[in-house]
Amino acid sequence: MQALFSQDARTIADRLGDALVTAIVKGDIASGSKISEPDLAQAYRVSRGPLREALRRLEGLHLVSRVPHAGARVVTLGLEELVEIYHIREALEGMAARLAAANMREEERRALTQLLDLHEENIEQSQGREYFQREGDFDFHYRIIQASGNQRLIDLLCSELYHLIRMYRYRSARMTARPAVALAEHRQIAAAIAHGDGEFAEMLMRKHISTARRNIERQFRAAGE
Amino acid sequence: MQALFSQDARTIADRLGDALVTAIVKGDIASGSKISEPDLAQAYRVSRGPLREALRRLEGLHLVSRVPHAGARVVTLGLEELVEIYHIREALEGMAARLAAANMREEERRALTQLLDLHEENIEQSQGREYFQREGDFDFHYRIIQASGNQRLIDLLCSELYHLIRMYRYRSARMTARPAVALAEHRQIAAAIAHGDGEFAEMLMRKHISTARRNIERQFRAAGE
DNA sequence: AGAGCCTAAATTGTCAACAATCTATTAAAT
DNA sequence: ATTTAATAGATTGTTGACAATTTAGGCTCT
Repeated sequence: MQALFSQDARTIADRLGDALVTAIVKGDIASGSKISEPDLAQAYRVSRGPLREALRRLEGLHLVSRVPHAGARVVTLGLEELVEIYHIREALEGMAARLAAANMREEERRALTQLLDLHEENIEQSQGREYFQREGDFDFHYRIIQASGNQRLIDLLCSELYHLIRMYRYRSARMTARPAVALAEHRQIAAAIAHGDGEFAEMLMRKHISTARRNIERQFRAAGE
Repeated sequence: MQALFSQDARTIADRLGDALVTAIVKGDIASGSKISEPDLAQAYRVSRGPLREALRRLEGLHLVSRVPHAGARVVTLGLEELVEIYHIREALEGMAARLAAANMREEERRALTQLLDLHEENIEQSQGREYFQREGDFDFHYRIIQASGNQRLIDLLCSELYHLIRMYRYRSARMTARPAVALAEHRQIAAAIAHGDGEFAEMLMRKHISTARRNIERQFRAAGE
């Protein structure tokens, strides 16, 4: 019965993979930069074997792109790809909201509202401190997705698609710049879910995400490209 | 400028990955079976290094599940997971059909109809020869997805989600058992796309996939579990 | 007889050296 | 002077051996 809760039930490649994901998402490893296997291996004090396995996983997450015999680069997310992802989010999170309205327990619905109360406080008193700007929105969507009950959908959105979105948010300092508007939309969605109105929740979620997509498009054009 | 079109511009791990995907999908490697790295490596005449990298990719495709220090197993697709995937297909391929109706060129619309003519021939004269039963349906959906123009959506459906569906089709000998019905639905979808009616195409596609899902549920219950 | 522990074999995870490929620099030729 | 080709360096891909962990078998004890 090895260690009760062993310090590494997981393998080096797995932990390294997680570490690299957050490093890329947070920008510690610059987007677009080339990845040198010897350098990275030394930086994380691991061998190239586990590193290559971890990179294979990141490739599957579309966080790095590999060219055989030429090496791996951190992806650069352009407007094009971001818009594509938001269109997919629109379809999938709309579906998640509908399912959440059908499946959420009373306790979860209350917790969802309380989460938004917390967000409101943070918006007021700190004018959007970084963390809540970035991860708070994610928390809200995350809970709804979780409540969908569709495990494959959960994996798809939370473990395979959201990294790129978080990556974008860490790069664009103040993304929406309108946390109050987003909060109001969140409240509407939460209300629809609270009432068990799945159709309406789906509609509101789709509109919410499509609005966010348009903001991104506007922001990109304003930024020159 | 190495070989003009070199026999292996790709790496061993990449080719091996593809080989393993098809082997699993076609059932050459039994679903649920444990994967022995030494055995598999010897069977494919490769070393364990590339094999492990390939397995990492298959893990990302949800074709194998790994347990640290315990090994990898080929996934067994239960009704639960299959239904989840079909719900996701409903949302995503509905969206793909809508986009295809907006984006398809005249030539592609004709080709789509011709493809269905070909399917009709094969259904009549061969009473559903295996290949067309299995891959023909895929071809139809494949073209519509491709025409969506959303590269991320294309990857998601064609490279990350469809393997499991094909795997199911290879296992259940005669799946729908109603190729004629499916063909009729395909014709309706193609017609809607031909007329550029995206909303209707989406609706029909969703209904088509939801019908397929119910057939699978019925079939599973009939099969005992 | 059955449960639990211990030992041993097999398997997975990791590492470091070797081979193959690409990139950059330098030299040569037009 | 610019382009092309060749060479050297660095980097990626691959291999086989080593270490750590798990599983199966047998033994002991209750």
